[in-house]
This record gives sequence, structure tokens and C-alpha cells, in this order.
Amino acid sequence: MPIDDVEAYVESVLRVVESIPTGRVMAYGAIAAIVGEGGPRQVGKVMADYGGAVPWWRVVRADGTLPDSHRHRARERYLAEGTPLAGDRIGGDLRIDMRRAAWEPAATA
DNA sequence: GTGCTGACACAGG
DNA sequence: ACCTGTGCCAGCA
Repeated sequence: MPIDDVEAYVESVLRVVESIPTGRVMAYGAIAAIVGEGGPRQVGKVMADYGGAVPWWRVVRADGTLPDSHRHRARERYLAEGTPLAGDRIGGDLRIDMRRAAWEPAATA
């Protein structure tokens, strides 16, 4: 589904991201599915532009990994929020335990 | 119109 | 578990 209203789309995406509770995360694709428009890449685009206004560290890739540029900054957040991390001990790489941390918001909008 | 790029996702090897 | 290639959606040169 192509995006007809960019502003509304951005609002929807940010809304979903803000709805993610502390200690939980959502994948770009999951957010795109809930918003109902565009795709994971469009969500990424929105985050790249407006991500600073929302808890961007709660948005991760489907496999539980994060973009290189963010994984370092996000680590402190996860430790502080108690987000379920894979491998329990966060050695060098930071990875989310999607099995436990994945969050599914109640409504679409 | 053609091609490249990106805070992605999934299938193969 | 790791790396590569292909598919996707939308924007921009």
C-alpha cells in the first residue's frame, strides 16, 4: 500500500513507537504492519528523520539486532530498562531476546 | 525512464 | 551462528 499522506504516516509510526512499553521492543516490519502502509524501510526512513522525538532504541530489526550506529548508545538504555537481552550476559555484541522482548500493541491506531 | 540508496526482511549456503 | 544475495517500498539524482 503506497503512502498517500506522509504526515499522517509519520504520526502513525511515531504513535506506535511511543506505545512501546518500557523494557519491550518492536521490529520495523511489525510497526509497518500495524500502521498498515509502506514497509519496514519506510519506518526506518521515518525514524531516521523524526526518531529523535521518540524512544528509538525500542525499535529494532526483526532478528533482534540493531543498526551499528545505535547499538552502542542503546546498550545503556536496555540495561536501565531491563530489556530482555539474548545470552543474558551482554558480551561484545548487543542483541535483543525477541522471544521475550517482542511487543504487540493492542490497537492499530 | 533508469539506477542507486537506505535506522529492513527473508531465504540459502 | 555468520555471511551473501534477492526482494521490498519510497525518495532522489
